[in-house]
Amino acid sequence: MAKNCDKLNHLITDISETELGNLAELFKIFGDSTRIRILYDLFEHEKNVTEICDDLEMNQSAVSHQLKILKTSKLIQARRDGKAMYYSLADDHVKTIIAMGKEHIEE
Amino acid sequence: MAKNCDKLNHLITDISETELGNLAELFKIFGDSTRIRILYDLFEHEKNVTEICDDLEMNQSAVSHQLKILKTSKLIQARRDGKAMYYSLADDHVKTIIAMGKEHIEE
DNA sequence: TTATCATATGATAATATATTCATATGAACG
DNA sequence: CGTTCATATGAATATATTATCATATGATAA
Repeated sequence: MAKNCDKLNHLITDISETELGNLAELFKIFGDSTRIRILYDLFEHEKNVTEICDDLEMNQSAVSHQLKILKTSKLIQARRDGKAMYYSLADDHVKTIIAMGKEHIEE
Repeated sequence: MAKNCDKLNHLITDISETELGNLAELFKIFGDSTRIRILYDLFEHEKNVTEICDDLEMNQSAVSHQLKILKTSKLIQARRDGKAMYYSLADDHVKTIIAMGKEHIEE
């Protein structure tokens, strides 16, 4: 178990119905293999759409649709460079949330 | 950010395609408001099906269907006491995963 | 300004998912 | 045993989601 995270329990004292709904929405984003593969693909550094498509071996439209969902959820951010759009993780929470999930699975 | 969890990044060095798929499946479970409400309902202590239905104001069948999914995913465990089935969280990861999500949302 | 490359988007079809309803199982108790 | 209470389950419906296809937008360079 995460020794470093023992103190997390104090964070969960009170969660409203609304917050639970928002949490469900957040986790739903991670709950699709295409999206989580995109997020993981961006772990090291930003990438443009073509690179992501190549990495995932998926067609551009499907990837763009999922990129939009990830961006709307503020899990990634976009930057234009000429014709290309570069996407990167919006913050470290993406990594920590995925790490928590990985820890759970591995036990 | 979670100061206590800075060291988590080392956990995410390498994630296989299979693991990413398993992660997506795990997060999908949290990505439904009924299921996350059930999990949160069990934060303090175990409860039987009737209690959960009352708390969520949902009909018994819908709750039982979701309980089954949560149990299959090993996020909760069941114990029989007479006619009643008591459900409880399977481990602390449920709480930490939800706490991570909450932290993300709050910023 | 037209052609081309990169990405986004709308509509559709295919698939998955949640809830409801009806019913089955299973335990306790007279 | 038969009845009642608690829970589980199967089928059907309703809804949501994803990938695909066709096309639009937007940027660049000839």
